[in-house]
Amino acid sequence: MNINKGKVMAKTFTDLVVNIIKNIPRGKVTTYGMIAICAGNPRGARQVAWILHSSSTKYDLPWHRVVNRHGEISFRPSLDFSLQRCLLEEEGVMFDNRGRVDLAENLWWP
DNA sequence: GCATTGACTCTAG
DNA sequence: CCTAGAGCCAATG
Repeated sequence: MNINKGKVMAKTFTDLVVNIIKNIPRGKVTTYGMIAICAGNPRGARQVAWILHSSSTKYDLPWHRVVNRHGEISFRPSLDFSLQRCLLEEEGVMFDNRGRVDLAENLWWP
């Protein structure tokens, strides 16, 4: 009856973060801090960011739906930067003139 | 096992 | 609004 009898369930912070990000609905965004809190580490926002940029190629994560606390893309402008904004706009997320999204409308909370 | 790094967040000025 | 410093945790070398 135990589905997690062996090694199925994710127990590590990283796996938990990955699981949360994969559950982000389309058209919504969330922050590193939110994910970190849900994963059990309110101070682990950096790890969330690290996981995204480092493991985005390993895991199939919608990294473009993850933004910083200001609702803005964190890393410096690049191809991926434009890609993230494009993907979010495709999902109906509107950006401010300063490149920020309206967290009051688009912030997703598990 | 230690030192460095990182797409963060918070507080203070 | 912007800058500076400190804190926190995990992966990498």
